[in-house]
Amino acid sequence: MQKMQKNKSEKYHKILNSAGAVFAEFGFHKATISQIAGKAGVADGTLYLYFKNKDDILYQFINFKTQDVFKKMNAAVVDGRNAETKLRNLIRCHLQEFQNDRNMATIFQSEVRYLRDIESQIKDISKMYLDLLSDIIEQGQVEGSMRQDLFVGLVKRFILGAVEGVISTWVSADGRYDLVAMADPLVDLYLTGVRGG
Amino acid sequence: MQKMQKNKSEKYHKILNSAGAVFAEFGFHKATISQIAGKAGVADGTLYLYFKNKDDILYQFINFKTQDVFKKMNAAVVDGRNAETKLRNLIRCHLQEFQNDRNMATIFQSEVRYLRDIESQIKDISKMYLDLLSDIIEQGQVEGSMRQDLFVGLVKRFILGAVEGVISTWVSADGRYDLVAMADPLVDLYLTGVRGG
DNA sequence: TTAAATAATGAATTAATATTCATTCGAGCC
DNA sequence: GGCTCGAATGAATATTAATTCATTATTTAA
Repeated sequence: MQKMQKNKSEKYHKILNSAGAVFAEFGFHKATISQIAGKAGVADGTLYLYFKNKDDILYQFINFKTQDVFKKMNAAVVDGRNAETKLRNLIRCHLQEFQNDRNMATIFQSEVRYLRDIESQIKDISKMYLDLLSDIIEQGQVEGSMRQDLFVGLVKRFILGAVEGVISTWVSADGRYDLVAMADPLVDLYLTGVRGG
Repeated sequence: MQKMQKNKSEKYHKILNSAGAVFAEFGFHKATISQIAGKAGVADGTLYLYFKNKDDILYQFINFKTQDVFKKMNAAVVDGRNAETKLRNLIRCHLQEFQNDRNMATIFQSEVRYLRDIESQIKDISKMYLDLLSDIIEQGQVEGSMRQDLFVGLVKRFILGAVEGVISTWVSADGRYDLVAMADPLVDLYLTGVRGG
């Protein structure tokens, strides 16, 4: 019973990981069930014991990764004393997690828009992230470390967009450099901009 | 001859526009040839007189739009006296063009990564843009209006990523607000950041 | 006016793969 | 050893839509 449970769970994750690798390499649409099954070392039909269909595999993959990453991001933010530290922690965590899991990075990068269409549950995949940012910015304004005249709705998109852009470039470069090293320079740009002191 | 030429050209563009609308609404993969043909008021087979295949339709769409937009962006940059003005013009032009053509915005947004896989000619679709930004930043450094210690490779991704993020949000909101109005606050963020003076 | 050339049609074909399900496997139990 | 039942298999089937091409319509030119 426990053993079966464990095996089932193991196979589920085996398939999910294989799917991640195949989706990342070929893209969701060009990836085939046979490729995923092959990589996971099971028969094609077996996938349908664990997942409703091909879409569901992608959905579960994103869902699983998202929850995992958000847990870590939240923890990173809570750790920070003030708004600036929180922002720095968030960005570093974001880059760290995506660097640790390039398949995830690639898939988030390219397939999220497809998911949006089929699964409204994931529609606001970046909502939590943006909310985290809102809180940080508002705290920064209270603390006086951030300008009062900021349009928070714009600033949070500005911040998230820039991180995603940086990750996107890193993915395109096949992850050949250290992504996390970009964290501090990036936050520095957020805070003080490109204009000189 | 001229008439035939003109008709052919007209039908070509009719199909391209219809394809743009259908791709934007359903996404490239869910869009069908029949939908595009229907919207263009021609038979399915007719598309194959003007395009090699479905991929080619997307390819030509992006190609056409890209050339058009880059021409305008270049002109906008040339108009600027100094680096800051050039940057401001570029961002405003970018937002303006995407606001004017939401189908294009949506497609760029979601299908460019797919194109990367199939057509290396468009692989560096953002290359020209990033080069424009490099030039602007370097000029800004020479002029003394931008910091010397900037990592240009990061800054340009930072800027492009943020604009794309802002456009992405606007697309998700079905273009319900004025995108161009974001230009100045956005450039302001690039230049002076979120930290107070 | 009519014959050639060109353009357009859309039903039939092809191709690719997601999904099903009748069958087989194998672990635990009597 | 044989029995039971959930798990796994993978060949066969179903589906979906891109692409083709024999046929028809339209335009051009003599």
